[in-house]
Amino acid sequence: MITITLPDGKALHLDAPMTLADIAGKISRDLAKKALAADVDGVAMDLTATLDKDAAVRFITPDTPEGLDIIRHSASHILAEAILQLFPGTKFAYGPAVEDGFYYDVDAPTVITAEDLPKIEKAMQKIVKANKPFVRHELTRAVAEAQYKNDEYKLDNIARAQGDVISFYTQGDFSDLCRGPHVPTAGKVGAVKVMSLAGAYWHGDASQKQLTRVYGTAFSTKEELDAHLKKLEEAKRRDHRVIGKQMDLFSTEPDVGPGLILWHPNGSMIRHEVEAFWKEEHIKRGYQILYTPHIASEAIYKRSGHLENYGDMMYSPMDIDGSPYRVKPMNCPGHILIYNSNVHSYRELPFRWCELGTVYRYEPSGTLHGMLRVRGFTQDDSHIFCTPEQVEDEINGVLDLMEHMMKTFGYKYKAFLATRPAKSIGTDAQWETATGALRAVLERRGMPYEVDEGGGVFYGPKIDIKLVDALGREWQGPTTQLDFNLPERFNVEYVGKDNERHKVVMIHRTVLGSMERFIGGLIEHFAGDFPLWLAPKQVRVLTVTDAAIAYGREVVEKLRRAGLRADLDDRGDKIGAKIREGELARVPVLLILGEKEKDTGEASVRRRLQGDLGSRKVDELVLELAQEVRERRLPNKN
RNA sequence: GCCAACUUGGCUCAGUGGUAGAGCAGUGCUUUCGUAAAGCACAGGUCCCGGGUUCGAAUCCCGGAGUUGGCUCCA
Repeated sequence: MITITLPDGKALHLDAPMTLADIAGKISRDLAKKALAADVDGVAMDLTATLDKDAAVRFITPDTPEGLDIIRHSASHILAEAILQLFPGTKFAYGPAVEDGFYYDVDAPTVITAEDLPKIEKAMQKIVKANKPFVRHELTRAVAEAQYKNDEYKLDNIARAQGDVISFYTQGDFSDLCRGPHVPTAGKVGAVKVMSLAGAYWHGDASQKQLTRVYGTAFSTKEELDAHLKKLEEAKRRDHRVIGKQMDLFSTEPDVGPGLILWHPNGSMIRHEVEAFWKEEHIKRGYQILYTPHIASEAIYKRSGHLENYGDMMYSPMDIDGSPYRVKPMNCPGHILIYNSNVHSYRELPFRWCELGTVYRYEPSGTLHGMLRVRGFTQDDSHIFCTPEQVEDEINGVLDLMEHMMKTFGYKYKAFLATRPAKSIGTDAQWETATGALRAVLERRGMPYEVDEGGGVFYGPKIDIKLVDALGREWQGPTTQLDFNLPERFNVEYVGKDNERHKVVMIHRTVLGSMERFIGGLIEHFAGDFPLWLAPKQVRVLTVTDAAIAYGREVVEKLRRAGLRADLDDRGDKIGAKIREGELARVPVLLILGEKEKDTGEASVRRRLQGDLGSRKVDELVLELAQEVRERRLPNKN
């Protein structure tokens, strides 16, 4: 509810959003215009546009997501005006509001560089300050086409617009084809910031011309903008690449090659714990663990169709005794050959076979990103071979396992049901039953999901889980896919009750995605403060003076015997310095030992994110910590 | 792969044409101290690589590699 005091002193109460029709019943149109003209806090947007005609007037406040979008979309027009001032002759392709701001794709006569960004930002601020109105006008298609005959982008946009009348918005010297709505005047865009430059293809098509994309963000107030920038700063501190260096978790080395992760001892320990948990949980759920070779004769990838369909992402063949071999890009063919090494009865199914399978794929150099997008990665892969009747239960089991994993790690995720793509194999009936089965399970479990229309793989539909990184970017993580292709190509069959051979249904799935991406995400999720069971170093024992060293060794020994990863800091530094180092290394438990503790068999406990917790009997503490690890407890606070 | 930027000791970063710098980390010595940095000293660099311009290049130009932000594509 917004209350506006009108120029005549009356109060006008508005619910947002609201249409002209709504107002019409309450006040005169003339009065409405006055209300809108009055610069009342909370009054929104697109006023000039709609009062000229009889379309709906919408009152949208800046503190709603819709209002923020309008502010940002208007800011993109202001960005365009600023660029036009500084780079006359620039053509403008497309400039929408996005998640955290807005951008404009431009085709400038000279290259826009990072050094230009502050200038552009200044120009934008000037435009905002000038507070000129956004004015809507309409042209017929023919007039619009004539007016923009030299601008291929606008012509294209006009061609894509619907109807015979095309709306334009003008503020200052800049006019742009646009559906609106916009803020009434540029001043309503309170605070703008030009963020960065990037390349982007026209229509997102790599074969089209590459445009310059200028990113910015806008908020209705400077305070909100500052808060947003601060959040970005904090996100940078969570970046797994930054923490990975601080905690000495992993690296890539140019001499090894880009996108190939070297797991340092600390990172390897985290991975070891994740893998141990993963194996334990799989065995509990009736899975069997497989190992298959890292290279294989090319013949298998011809048969699987990978060479044909994924040839671009496979590494070049190597010659072994005159035959071409390939590094494996997928684990499935190996698993299938294991299946096919025997005749199987329906009585044996389902087989739940899993492998922590390392695969290598050629990912374009520009797409590599820390541990989240790499060229060699270990999938927590599994292939379930089952009968059609078993599909739903098996999918359900997979989702159950996946949810259990995510819960254990305290991870939030988003589920997507990806349906049949344009290029695909299989019959309509096959796709319908398969997609239906996936949907049914999602609904049976009450899992929220979005539909990714046409996002399936050519061989079947899938359920994708996306992990979110510190900056809110989504990364494809766990996936469950039905496959109509490989059972055909490899003749993967079982003998049914009827003594006839039937094709198995094959489910590909991961519940973490890959070790690299999952652990990279985990680093950001915990900001390096891992739960005790995952922490590479769990306990560090710090001596106050040399007199406590012998006792310290004893305590470390006790911790280690209880299975805890403990070490001793017995250097001659002051205790404050040792604590500082332990905290910076993000060791979850620091035990401080001095004369006092030595005599009583205690330790002064300091826990990460909690601080000094006072003294405890060492024997009790060791049991408690071991228990916390066994339960894979999440930290209290995160 | 495409567009743009960046690359200086282990790390974070100064240094814009005239003999390579700081802090932290490391090593040695001193210090034995109670909850986030003790002191002194020492050591450490093909300024990413290759070519060019120049009397002279970390610095300017060209090519390559790697990284970063996006695009396209993907676990």
